Amino acid sequence: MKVSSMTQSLILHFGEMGSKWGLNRTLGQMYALIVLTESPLNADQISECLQISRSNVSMGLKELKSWNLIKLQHIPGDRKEYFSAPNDVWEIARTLVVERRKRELDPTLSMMRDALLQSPSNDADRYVQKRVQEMHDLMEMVTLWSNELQGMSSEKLAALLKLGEGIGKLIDMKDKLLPNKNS
Amino acid sequence: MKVSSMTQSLILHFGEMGSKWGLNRTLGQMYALIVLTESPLNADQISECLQISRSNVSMGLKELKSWNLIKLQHIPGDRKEYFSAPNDVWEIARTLVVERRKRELDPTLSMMRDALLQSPSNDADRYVQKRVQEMHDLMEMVTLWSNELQGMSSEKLAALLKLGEGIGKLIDMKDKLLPNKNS
DNA sequence: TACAATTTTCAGAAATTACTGAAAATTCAG
DNA sequence: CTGAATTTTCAGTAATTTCTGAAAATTGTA
Repeated sequence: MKVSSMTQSLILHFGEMGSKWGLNRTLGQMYALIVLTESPLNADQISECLQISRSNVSMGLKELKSWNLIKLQHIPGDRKEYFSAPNDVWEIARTLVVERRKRELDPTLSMMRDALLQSPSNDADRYVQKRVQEMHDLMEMVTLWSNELQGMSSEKLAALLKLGEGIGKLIDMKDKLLPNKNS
Repeated sequence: MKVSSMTQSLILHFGEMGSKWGLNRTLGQMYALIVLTESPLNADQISECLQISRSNVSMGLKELKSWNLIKLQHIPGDRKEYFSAPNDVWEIARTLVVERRKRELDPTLSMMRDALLQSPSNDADRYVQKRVQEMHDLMEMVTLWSNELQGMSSEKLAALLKLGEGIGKLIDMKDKLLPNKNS
């Protein structure tokens, strides 16, 4: 497993970025390598190419599996496990959004719901609950959206994103066409 | 500075979440405290309430400033600096999205553009560029959206999010009403 | 301008997170 | 069933990140 210098620098960059995203450096590198390689890779190839221990690769793959970011494949006559990324980058993006939502939003949402069930005993707590309520409502809407995206085809998702600056106008339009949908 | 046990547990939770978001534990706690407290706070109050060193607070505030998440205020007759969060949670969310985009997407976008300018010298590199192109286009659209959100009023943003499951239908509708806008 | 109050910086310490090698567990062909 | 190939686990170590106290810098007032 040898990669071109262009690929090499992309992998290193995604490594650095990996830590900014919920992953970590190694995970970022591993996934970059898998996404940018057409044929499925086995753990030894990844280990050799990224210069990291076999056991580290094993842990990384476990993590990527838990994110649903890789597909396991078997090659006839070879006992090793091979991994590849989805062909459709939209699918990858969709998965990332959903998984990050699970990790970053859901726990907070339920913690906030708990806090809202309590009876505030003074003004400070009343203020806290007011703010928590606002954050809760906002996050709940984001969650709804993420569910919506999850069930959306790549084509539709692309259409939605292509809307770009048109989105503001579309909302106005909708208000005229369906003025009684929201309170 | 003493906070209720409800507030306390919310602060601790946001601390844990802080590390999942781009921040870190202390930053999460600090921001939770500021957001959940109605009156502006000074560094000493934050330091005392969260039991962290004054210098750590200073660094945290610096970071929060760089994220545009806090507002500096002065109280007449007091030389200390006081900090508060925006009243509008939508504004906070908008800022978070924009700042994360700056940190998480923009550097990758420019790195990808560089890679796309090179001439592929073999099939492997051609495949890499194909994938990079797809990711680039996707990320660019997300960037466009984030710019769109940045300029959107909280009301409009709320309307957009409330669309929720209606969004799919709205896209279909738009295709019928304006069939010649996209290729 | 002088000085006390306040904030910031930064080198080293503490805490956390990531990585490794060795050993255990699993898998599967014969 | 056996045993070689492969993957996983995990305790210890290495690397990174975060935090602190002391000192420096800045600020604002008299």
